Amino acid sequence: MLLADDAVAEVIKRALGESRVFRNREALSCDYIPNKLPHREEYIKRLAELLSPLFRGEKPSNVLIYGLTGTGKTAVVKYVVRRFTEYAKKAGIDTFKFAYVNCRNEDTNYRVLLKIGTDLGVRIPFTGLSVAELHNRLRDYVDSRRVVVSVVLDEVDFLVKKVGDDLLYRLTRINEELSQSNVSIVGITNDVKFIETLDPRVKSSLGEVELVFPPYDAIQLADILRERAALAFREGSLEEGVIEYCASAAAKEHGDARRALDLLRLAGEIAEREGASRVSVEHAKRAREEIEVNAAAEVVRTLPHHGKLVLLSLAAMGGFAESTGSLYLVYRRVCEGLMIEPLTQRRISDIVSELDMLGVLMSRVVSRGRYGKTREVSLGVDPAIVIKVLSSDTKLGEYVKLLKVGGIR
DNA sequence: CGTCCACAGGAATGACGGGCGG
DNA sequence: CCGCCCGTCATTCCTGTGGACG
Repeated sequence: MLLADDAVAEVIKRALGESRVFRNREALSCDYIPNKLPHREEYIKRLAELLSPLFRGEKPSNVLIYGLTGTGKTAVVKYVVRRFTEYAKKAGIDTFKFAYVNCRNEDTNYRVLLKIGTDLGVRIPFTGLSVAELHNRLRDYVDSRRVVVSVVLDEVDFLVKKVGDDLLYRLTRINEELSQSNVSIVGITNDVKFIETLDPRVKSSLGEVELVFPPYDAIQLADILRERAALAFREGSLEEGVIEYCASAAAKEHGDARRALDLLRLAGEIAEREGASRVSVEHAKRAREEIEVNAAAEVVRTLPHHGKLVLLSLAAMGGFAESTGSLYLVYRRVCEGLMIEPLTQRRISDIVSELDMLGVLMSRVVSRGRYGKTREVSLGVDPAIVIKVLSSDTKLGEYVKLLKVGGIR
């Protein structure tokens, strides 16, 4: 009893009390917007210039920002929005207002408009209005205030994929209905192909100005991490090389700063869990492993049924198939063993492509001349992980356990 | 140099389920 | 609540193709 109390007390003390390594863990979260964004000064300046007409009560050009995940798009926009708002408040300027919408969260037309409304301070019931009515109320409100409204649509590709570009079209056209106010749009996306799917009129109007954010390289990532680490960690609690390790690991993953920050935070958490007083490269390596395994396991677990079967087949082949045909053969055997009707080779071909896009396997078309053209397929993760995840699958578990003993040949 | 392998991958079509407007 | 429509998954049928082999 005493022992248990001591253990519990220890945990509570650690949860409540000062961490040995962290000073402010929040600073490593990807929502945190620091006061300095290393290697994005140029973009901050350009965006600020583009939006500067706001201070004169004029409408800025619509801006479309494109860049891969973790390249600082959202951070830069939020930073500029924050600075503009602060300055305006201090100087008593009320010529403009911002609305920020993350279209991944607000994924219907209604919710987007609702979020814009609440950001602007319009009183709107949560439900009960039609989208058209909401649109009208917003327009009337904006028009009666003589303000320029800048609407930031983050991850706008999500909205368009879900409900189409109808709302975008109306937003870009709203100025024609307004007599004394203006609405401008800042769109953020990490999907270039999405732009092509837009209505040409929306495309040209939304993309009046385009900003492209390149990925960070390892050196830049290290700078970012140093900046954040100074806020997040206690002095001297990071060992030499930890930041460099996290930076170079993330640089290999298309320079995603979010990944780099996650890695560093997890390394700190692992160190803390162990009661270490300093975070070592060893901790970072374990963090990386944990992230990789978790991500892979998560993807495998949430795969559709036949996707799992294909992956299982590939794992049973040692993680490599020299042709789609041989993979398909093994897949048929697996289906047979499970008494499942196999899909056609055509469909399996598509499933392989889908798995490729998810990053759990790699496929490349090769031509063997006289011996035909096919695709080489190799597993992107450790076959052992696939086996392990699938043996705890409700439908496949028993079968996979049998496989481990017998194997497929 | 043409052939022909072993598929890739596009198009048309069907089965199914779920959301939405009336 | 019902029917309708749309998106997703899957099949069928098809045309296209890089390069070793004869």
